[in-house]
Amino acid sequence: MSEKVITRFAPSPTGFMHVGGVRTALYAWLWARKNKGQFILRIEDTDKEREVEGSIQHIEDSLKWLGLDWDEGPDVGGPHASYIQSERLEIYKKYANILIEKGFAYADPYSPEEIENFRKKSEAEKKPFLFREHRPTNPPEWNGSMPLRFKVSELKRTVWDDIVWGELSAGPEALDDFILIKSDGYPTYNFAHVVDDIEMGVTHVVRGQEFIASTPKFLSLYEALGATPPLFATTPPILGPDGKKKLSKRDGAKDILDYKKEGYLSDAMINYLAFLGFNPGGEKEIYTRKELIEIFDLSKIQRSGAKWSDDKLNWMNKEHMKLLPESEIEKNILERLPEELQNPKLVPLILERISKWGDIDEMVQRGELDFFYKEPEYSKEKLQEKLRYKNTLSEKISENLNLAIGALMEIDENNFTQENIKNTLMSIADSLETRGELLHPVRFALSGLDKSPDPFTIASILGKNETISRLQKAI
RNA sequence: GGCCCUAUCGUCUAACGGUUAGGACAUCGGCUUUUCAAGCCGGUAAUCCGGGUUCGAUUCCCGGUAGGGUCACCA
Repeated sequence: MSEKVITRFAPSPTGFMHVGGVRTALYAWLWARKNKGQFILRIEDTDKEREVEGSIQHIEDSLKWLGLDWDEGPDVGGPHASYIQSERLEIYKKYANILIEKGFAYADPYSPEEIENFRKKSEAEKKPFLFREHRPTNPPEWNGSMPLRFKVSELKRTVWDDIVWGELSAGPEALDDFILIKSDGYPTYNFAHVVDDIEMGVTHVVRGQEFIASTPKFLSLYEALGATPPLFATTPPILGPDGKKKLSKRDGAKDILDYKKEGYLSDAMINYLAFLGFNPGGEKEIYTRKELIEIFDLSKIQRSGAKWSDDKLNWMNKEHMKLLPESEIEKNILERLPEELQNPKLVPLILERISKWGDIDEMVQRGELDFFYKEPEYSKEKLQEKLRYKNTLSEKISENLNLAIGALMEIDENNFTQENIKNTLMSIADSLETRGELLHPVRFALSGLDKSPDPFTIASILGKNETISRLQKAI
């Protein structure tokens, strides 16, 4: 038996990847990488009704953005190809025949309507529906046109171990004659994933807690096939804004690639997702991809659900932005800026005002940066109002602005730096009753905005001529 | 309804049965030489309830309450 850890992510191609699915993939990937094992991508497309075109590409794109690389999968192949279930029908048929031979499977002769009636009856009696209570005494031979069902042989209590939840158990009512192969010839999830996990040698299955209830069925199938089941690690749900129900599309569960579009860093997304339902202990929260692999541990996954928080994600994204090399930051910021604002001097100033690259688009849209390349426009009234800082008369401030201009003139054009401007203006401001009566009008004259960066930084970016010209205009 | 599971600040979470129950986000306040942002410092804030076991329960057991999952020819 191989010691090698093999995990898999097995989504069905029914639309975009949401954060819950991504986190499951992340945990499986982290575990494989930590143990220097294999990570498999497998597509579970056995429900042709629900399949959405383009989903496989979308899943691959999402995983690629996040940097969750797979060793075996639909595109790269591998020793157990194909990794798309609809292309593995022969394999499921082979296993189905083994079960039939062993007496663990039989054809289901009932029509969907008959089954529906059984179900309704159980519901009316407030009992769980169990097909095995209607098991036909003389089932016909299976010819592929009827569903093939698993035959539970031993009604017992099932006890198993979950890496996250510890010992779990369920009574015999959790066991039933579930469908292995549907009447359309495709296997059900219950059957196909077990066969594939056996075939592919999967050692650890990471998946959501919605599968706990059916785990006894899976285990009975493993037993019937004489196979050793993998280890299970069950993840808790990611909760929506109400903190109760699972995060759904309606609550704003987004396509993971939307976060890419909004300018989130994939490293931050991974860090955030990993910590939503997992914690290694200790107080460190910002982890690089490499560190995450080192400290990840399936047994430290949380048992209860966690609410999604954009606030924390934004904070974490900013922390990761700060970790980036300067050149990388500059590149990302400049490429979001229109031509007129492609000025490297703006980079630090923008960086401290955003938590993701997409915030830049909004700053630009709101025109918050316009004054850097064109003279601010403001009404006389607004100017008057702004100039009247702490009850100081506007005439007095005009006087102060003149002082500022005079002093700034003295600075050499080549030394018109943020620091020199600051020293110059501050020495004047200190001689006044309040510093604000100089600094505030100067800042407003330069930006024309109620809120803006400090006047020294603005002036140094605008340059000496433009700065003085704007101050004169204000007077 | 049956079965299974969960429960620490508003949120994410830490705490061999012994801690002033810790950290982070958010929030509030202060500082940072005008506003904004960033940064720094500080504050408010939690063991669901009731029983047990124990010298001592956030921690172990039982019950309650609340919440979640599941009971498909979906995964």
